[in-house]
Amino acid sequence: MGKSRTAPTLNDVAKEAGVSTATVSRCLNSPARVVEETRKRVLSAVDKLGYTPNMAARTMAANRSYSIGAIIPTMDNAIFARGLQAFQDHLREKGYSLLVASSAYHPDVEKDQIRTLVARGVDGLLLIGHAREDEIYDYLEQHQVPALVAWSYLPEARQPSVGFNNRGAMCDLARSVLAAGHRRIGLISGVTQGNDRALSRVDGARDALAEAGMEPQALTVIETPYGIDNGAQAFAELMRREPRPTAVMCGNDVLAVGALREATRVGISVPGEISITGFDDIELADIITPSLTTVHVPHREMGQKAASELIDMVEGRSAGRSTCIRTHIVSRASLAFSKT
Amino acid sequence: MGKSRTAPTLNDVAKEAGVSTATVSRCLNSPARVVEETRKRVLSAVDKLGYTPNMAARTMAANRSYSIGAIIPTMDNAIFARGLQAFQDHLREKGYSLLVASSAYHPDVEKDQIRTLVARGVDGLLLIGHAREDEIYDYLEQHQVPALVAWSYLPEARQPSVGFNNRGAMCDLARSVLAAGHRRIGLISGVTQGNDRALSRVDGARDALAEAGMEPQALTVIETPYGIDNGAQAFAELMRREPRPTAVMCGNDVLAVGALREATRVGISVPGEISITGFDDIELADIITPSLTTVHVPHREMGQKAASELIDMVEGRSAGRSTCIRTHIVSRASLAFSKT
DNA sequence: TTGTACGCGTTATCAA
DNA sequence: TTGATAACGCGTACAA
Repeated sequence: MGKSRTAPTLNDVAKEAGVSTATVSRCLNSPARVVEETRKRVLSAVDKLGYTPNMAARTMAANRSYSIGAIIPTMDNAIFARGLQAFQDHLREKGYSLLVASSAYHPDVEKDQIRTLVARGVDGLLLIGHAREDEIYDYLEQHQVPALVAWSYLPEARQPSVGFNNRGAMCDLARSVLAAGHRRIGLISGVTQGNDRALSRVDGARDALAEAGMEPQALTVIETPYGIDNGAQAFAELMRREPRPTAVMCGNDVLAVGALREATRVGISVPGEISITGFDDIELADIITPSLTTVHVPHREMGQKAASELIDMVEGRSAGRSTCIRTHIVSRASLAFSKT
Repeated sequence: MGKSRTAPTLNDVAKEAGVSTATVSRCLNSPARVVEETRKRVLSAVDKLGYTPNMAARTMAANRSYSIGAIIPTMDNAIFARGLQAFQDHLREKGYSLLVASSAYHPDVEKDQIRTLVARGVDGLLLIGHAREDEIYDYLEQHQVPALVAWSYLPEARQPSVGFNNRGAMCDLARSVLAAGHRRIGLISGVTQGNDRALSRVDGARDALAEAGMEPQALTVIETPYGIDNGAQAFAELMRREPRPTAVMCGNDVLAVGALREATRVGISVPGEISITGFDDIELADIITPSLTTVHVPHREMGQKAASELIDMVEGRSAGRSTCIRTHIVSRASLAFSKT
């Protein structure tokens, strides 16, 4: 009496059902290869013993872990959190587990995390953005771990990606800003070092200016880590510049919210005196006053598409197709016609 | 020429260094047990081959995976995202990886995820809240997987917990509301079924009313899933009740933001006509207009404390100590004296 | 259709 | 201090 102190194994099930371990294994992995009669006996034994396969053993034997790794800059940000949640949901549906690691936007940490996850035997890897040493991609190839990039779409890149056109979207948004008559524009960008999304967004804004035949100096760029306080500080600095911009575009909504807060604090009317734009369209963008003109990114759709594509790669159905997720501009109160 | 197609193993390193696999293993796990001379040789071989241990094999042999599982209702919510991020950071410092799963507030899904993670050989498990069938705790005990509960502090519960006193905090907040002269109070709660935090918060509000000698009917409770839109809808419904409440307390900040949005939409002045309170103190609470009176929960601190405690349990240094994380009320604009 | 037996890459025990 | 070698639990040729 008294249950055994250790989890039941294939062997226990085999004995219980009076078959070999091979048969039990087949019952679980390719039920078609075993006759109804025995299968029933086996499955009831599985049930009776409460057997659950030991994944580590399975991983070793099959060289397959049914787990996917994801390395994101941080979970503490609505945009990654939402996309990751969708990614995980879809993974689970397909029988995969998710191993998450975060890099805090630090390339060295990310590199380390990649090694860790590969050593853990993940079947595939989700990475954010393309900017990364070639050595890392070599490493992944050597270990034959399929990797998919998300949050950025660059069809010509070495790695397949499921994301959106950061540059094009920011360019569109900048066109709107120009169309509203703004000619002196500030841009609060996230740190572009090692962050191709941030860099592309800056480039996109520059594209629009060039297209309009404006001088590059018409755009004043400040780089700062993402964060509300940083956005506020950067905004304050932009307000000290001469001539003062009439519109401030921000690398993401979080920075924009910071800018907005600072404007409110010092009594600068938005969009009366200054227009402000964001990027991502997190929930906050619609809640804040004034509501934020921004670029809507369908994060859930991206997360789920990334999951299905990565699984296709892992299971050999795809060598890695890239998908461009469509974004669109959401016009809200924070952007208005320039008064000057 | 041409690197081997498969990752180097302990064996490869052993050959390269001219020692046995046992020695290599010792070099990596208890360097003290091997003499300087050989250790150097081994480590350089490790380096040369770019060896990384195969975690699945290690897990099997040592019956220890250096991975921790966490099952949270959803990542798509600032409060869990932030706490989880801190949890992961600390885990990583200690050499553990994080396996995340989300239950979408659904007990059956959670149960399933627990089995999955245990089968994957996690060394420990982080769970949110205490409310859960005893059978699950039995299962965890049987499998000898230490589990820690977070986001809720209940020292007398079966499982150790690192969290805060949801009931007490909500009671304190309700006292403030009462002190502001409110006597008809609405409460928009999250779904209490299977969610002890939500239930405790409702109880806490009731405690304060009882303490003040008020009838239970003075509190009108509406339950709804977390979400801005749901908060808005619930608020609208409360406004239809007679007599109309003069203050609406919300189970969390997300619901409160929804309530606020609806109030703004229909032109009810906050806090002029109606006061509103939240819970959690997410960034949004301070950004929104009017800013939200709420309960501040130090999520980062909780996440990190949970990680260190769980690791202590896993490594046998603790049988599971419970820790109460202190919360405090943050008074902002959304709560004011009742005009009636 | 089912069973036998080997291998996956480590750790750990026991000798040397 | 180091080296053989036996587990660990499962998948899968290959044989029956």
